[in-house]
Amino acid sequence: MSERIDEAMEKFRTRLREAGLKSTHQREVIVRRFFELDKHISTEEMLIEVKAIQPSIGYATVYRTLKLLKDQGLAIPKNFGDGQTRYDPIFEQDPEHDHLICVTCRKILEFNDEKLSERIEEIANDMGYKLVRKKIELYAECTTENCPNMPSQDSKS
Amino acid sequence: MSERIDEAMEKFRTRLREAGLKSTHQREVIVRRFFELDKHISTEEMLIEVKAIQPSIGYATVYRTLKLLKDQGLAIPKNFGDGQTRYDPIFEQDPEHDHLICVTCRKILEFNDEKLSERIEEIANDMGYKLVRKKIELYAECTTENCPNMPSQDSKS
DNA sequence: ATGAATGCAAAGCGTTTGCATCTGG
DNA sequence: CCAGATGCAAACGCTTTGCATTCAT
Repeated sequence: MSERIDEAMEKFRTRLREAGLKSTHQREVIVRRFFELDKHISTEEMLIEVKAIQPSIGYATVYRTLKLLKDQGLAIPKNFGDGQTRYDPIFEQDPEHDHLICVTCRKILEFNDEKLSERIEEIANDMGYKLVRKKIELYAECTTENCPNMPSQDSKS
Repeated sequence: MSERIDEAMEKFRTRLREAGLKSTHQREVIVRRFFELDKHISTEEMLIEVKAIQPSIGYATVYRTLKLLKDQGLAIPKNFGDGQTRYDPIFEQDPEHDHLICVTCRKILEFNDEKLSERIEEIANDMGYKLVRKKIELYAECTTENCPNMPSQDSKS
């Protein structure tokens, strides 16, 4: 499955090019290792990993590269309350989605939330299970006075 | 609805007593205001609120009281990525729960996850809706080889 | 009385950043 | 060449703590 890493790397390089940023040796090392490890990792832990490959790389570069990945949508920052920010690589663009159903007009909106998915998986793991699939439905009402999809003067589908 | 604040305060005092801790004037002021505001608030913001009532209260006391509330299960720490920890008051003990269904034996486990609920609410809000209710079902398989509830040699309920 | 709580200031600690020096395009 | 990138060390900003004093029980 290292092809998905190459794929991610390619996406990374493309993003850099599109943003007019440079593809440096340090970034290659950091980002590749980041995707290889494929787990939430702190800047410091990442530094150790990277130092093992290229000792000259400094903390600031790792820090800035991780931030770069976040800005490019290739990693998401996480906080577990221990005062350290950790980053998780993002491979997929658009995984399975969940739904929000308007209780007023029954309109169904799709959404996709990384944090939600993460938490869900954590919950299952903590309970000693491995998540297979999930079903999440949020029933809510529009906060603006006039629900743009009121069934009142419009026939429901 | 200030009765629910009194209720929360009472619960707080009870927790203190049970833990052999002291009910001080500062704690009363901080905790009451905290429940009154009923929103995620940072230590610094809390300090400002509290100073308006009792100028002599110091940052450390607010900090420690918020931490105390967390330890007592009356507040939950939150991180929004801005580097500051915020706390949210918890009034209910055990809100509605969600389910995890074992795909192997169909056993249904209940769980309640604060972080999950928070995120769910945030999602609805971000989408411009106000959450009314939710339906969350996680389908998962036991990670230990022998599912303790295998239907094979035991009749299903 | 007396151990816990408070307030202040200092120490911690992870995160950012200024700057002189490199380097990819 | 030259704007962007790097490394180092210093600066930050929020969190946590040591300690003498005060307070609740």
